[in-house]
Amino acid sequence: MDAKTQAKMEARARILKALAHPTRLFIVEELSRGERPVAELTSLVGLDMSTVSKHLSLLKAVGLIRDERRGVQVFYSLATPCVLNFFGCLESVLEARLQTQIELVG
Amino acid sequence: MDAKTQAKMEARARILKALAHPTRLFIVEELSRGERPVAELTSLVGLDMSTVSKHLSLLKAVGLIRDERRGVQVFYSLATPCVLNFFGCLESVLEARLQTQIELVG
DNA sequence: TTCATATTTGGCAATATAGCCAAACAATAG
DNA sequence: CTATTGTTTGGCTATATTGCCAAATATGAA
Repeated sequence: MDAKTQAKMEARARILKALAHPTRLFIVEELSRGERPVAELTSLVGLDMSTVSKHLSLLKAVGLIRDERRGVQVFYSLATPCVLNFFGCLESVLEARLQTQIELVG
Repeated sequence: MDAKTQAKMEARARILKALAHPTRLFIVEELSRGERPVAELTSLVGLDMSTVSKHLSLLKAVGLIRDERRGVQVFYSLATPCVLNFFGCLESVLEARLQTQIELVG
């Protein structure tokens, strides 16, 4: 793999990696319904706010979400909604794998 | 996040995690052009064959690729080509982020 | 069987990640 | 100013991941 391709793959991987965590996927899906302040996301997620804040920073760093402070709160929202299209494909991967496993048993 | 949602997000994250590595992204893109034996992928990637083999195992474990032994070689191919649709979105995330950075400078 | 080739697996070292707690920081109210 | 609320950052530990090398396994040829 040449250096240029390597750089391109690393850039893509960075975004996918940001997405590749249960909590962050949940946050993205939640944000697909509209912007949310950190406190609300924290209560939905059910982890320490510092943990949620770090997940949000990571998603923001790669450009998947945006933040906007209004008064004392920081509202996060989806910056690139096209990632929502991933979910359908992920489900079909899961279904296909399930199907394969059924065939192995049957 | 309730247990069921957690499980769903974990399942999705497992697939995305498998994809979220420069080498594995490269492999997936290479396989989009057709099946390839491990040795060929290894020479394209430029890492130890054992390393490439482990990447392939991981991709296969989550159902993204398939393997088929023919004689002494094992050919890998894409099981769920819909993941190729991710790349366009990833590029747009990268472009949007670049645009934001330009705005911050200008 | 033995040999050669293709691939996978085991084991290890280096690095990265996720979570919590505590402390710092930001904005507004009083 | 201080106090309060909302959020982020620092630091730490536990766990996971990636890569290499060496060894094991699998298939086909002789």
